[in-house]
Amino acid sequence: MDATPHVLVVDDHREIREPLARYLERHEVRVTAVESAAAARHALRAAAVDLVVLDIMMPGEDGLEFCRHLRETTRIPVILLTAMTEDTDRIVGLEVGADDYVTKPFNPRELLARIKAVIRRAQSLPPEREPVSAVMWRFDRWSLHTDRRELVDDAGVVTPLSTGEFRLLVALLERPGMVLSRDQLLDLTRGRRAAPYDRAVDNQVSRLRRKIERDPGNPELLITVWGGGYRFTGKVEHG
Amino acid sequence: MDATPHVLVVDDHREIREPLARYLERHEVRVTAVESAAAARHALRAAAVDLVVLDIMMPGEDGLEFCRHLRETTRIPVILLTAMTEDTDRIVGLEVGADDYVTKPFNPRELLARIKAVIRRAQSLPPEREPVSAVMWRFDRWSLHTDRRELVDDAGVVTPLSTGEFRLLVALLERPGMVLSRDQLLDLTRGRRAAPYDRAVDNQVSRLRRKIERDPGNPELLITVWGGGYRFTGKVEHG
DNA sequence: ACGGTCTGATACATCCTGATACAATTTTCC
DNA sequence: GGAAAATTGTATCAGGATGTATCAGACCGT
Repeated sequence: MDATPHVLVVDDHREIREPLARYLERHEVRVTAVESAAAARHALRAAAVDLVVLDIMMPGEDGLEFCRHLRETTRIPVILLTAMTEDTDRIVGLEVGADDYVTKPFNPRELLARIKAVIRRAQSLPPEREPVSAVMWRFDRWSLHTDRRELVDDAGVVTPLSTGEFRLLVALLERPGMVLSRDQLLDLTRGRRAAPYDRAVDNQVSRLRRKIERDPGNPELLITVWGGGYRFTGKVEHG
Repeated sequence: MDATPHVLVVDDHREIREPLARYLERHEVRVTAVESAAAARHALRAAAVDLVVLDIMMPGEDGLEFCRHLRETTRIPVILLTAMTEDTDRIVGLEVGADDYVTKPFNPRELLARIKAVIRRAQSLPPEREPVSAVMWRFDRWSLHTDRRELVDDAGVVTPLSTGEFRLLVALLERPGMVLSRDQLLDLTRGRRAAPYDRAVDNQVSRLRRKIERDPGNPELLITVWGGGYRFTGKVEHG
């Protein structure tokens, strides 16, 4: 993890979710807390989550079900919260692919320790390729090859992208038309939170524009929303 | 949300609606309170509402019916107020697409907490684009290209618009002929409430006139309604 | 006509963004 | 390892966008 880890807490009980979120926030963890699997799906699309803490018992879509879904579509580590202490539950949880589990009532310190442990472990893992992300994006006159991190224009001319430029572009392409704040973009590209007067995103935007825009002085793809952030306009295809 | 969230409260009981509105107002929430679904439809057209708090039991059009309508035509989050505590009601509410529900009698603090939670979640949400917004507007001798935020006249001359001018113009074009107060316009363009002696809108109107009117001194499109606000006259097409 | 209120225009202060230069950091290549 | 190159973050300045203050003139009810 570049900076502080970003943890998504999914629990339908507010009296558990919110104190836990506050506790983690106080200990160098960025937290997004939601109360349902449906909300968790949304949050995962809008932020760069490093780990999910998931209550196993929830109304609506079941925690285990959601955990299975996570495993099928992403490689984000999962820690399960389980109310019961029966072995059956533990076993089922780990079969579904969870990285760890904690039984309720739990000690927040212990959970924090496990979060750090799981993240540390996930970090030292082999860098498999993303299972979900598309191989290629198309927009304007460009094709973006995610495997090579290269832009290719209509004529076949290749423009290499740096890591930061690539992440920024992908974050934008995945959310066309949506206004993204500097804070969101920093989260999505660097996994950290914006400091006051943080101009890192502005700078990266400027650099990316120089590569993708016909006239970087009058951008047509990567548009500034004054006081709001940036947004990507233009038709985006991928496949 | 740029500034404070704007919540539309829909409840036919004044003794619930008005104290709730006052409570929310005291806690950094802009509130519009109405007593029927019909009034709510009207309010939604005149203001930039971020969330709807909706009583499920109302005479006339039913709350659930209205909730369904909201889901079909907008993406505004909804929190239902329900008098009963029976599970059937809760389930039906969430099936209709509500984001949360609160049972009466409710604690205003709790409702406020849920409002904030739902808005926070909705904010970090989807890449979908606005369902209403057209690609192009036409009025007078102008074409407004919403994707590029540019005005193009008959001769093809391009006039760029700033973010504020663009939002003001769109707010007006979406409500042709309707008188919009400064407060409404500020809500629609900046998502905030007018301070006493707030002349920000006047100023933005003045700037927009300089760009769209043939003779900004004698405006023909963006008309002043003395003591009322502004309104856009003239035929508007979009598609 | 008269005074208070509202609006238009201008000027200016403040905030936000783009660009550049340079420092810090990471990566690459010996 | 360590130096060179590339990448990224920070500082700074300039220009643009927006909000506030002010004054003059328009509008309204009396």
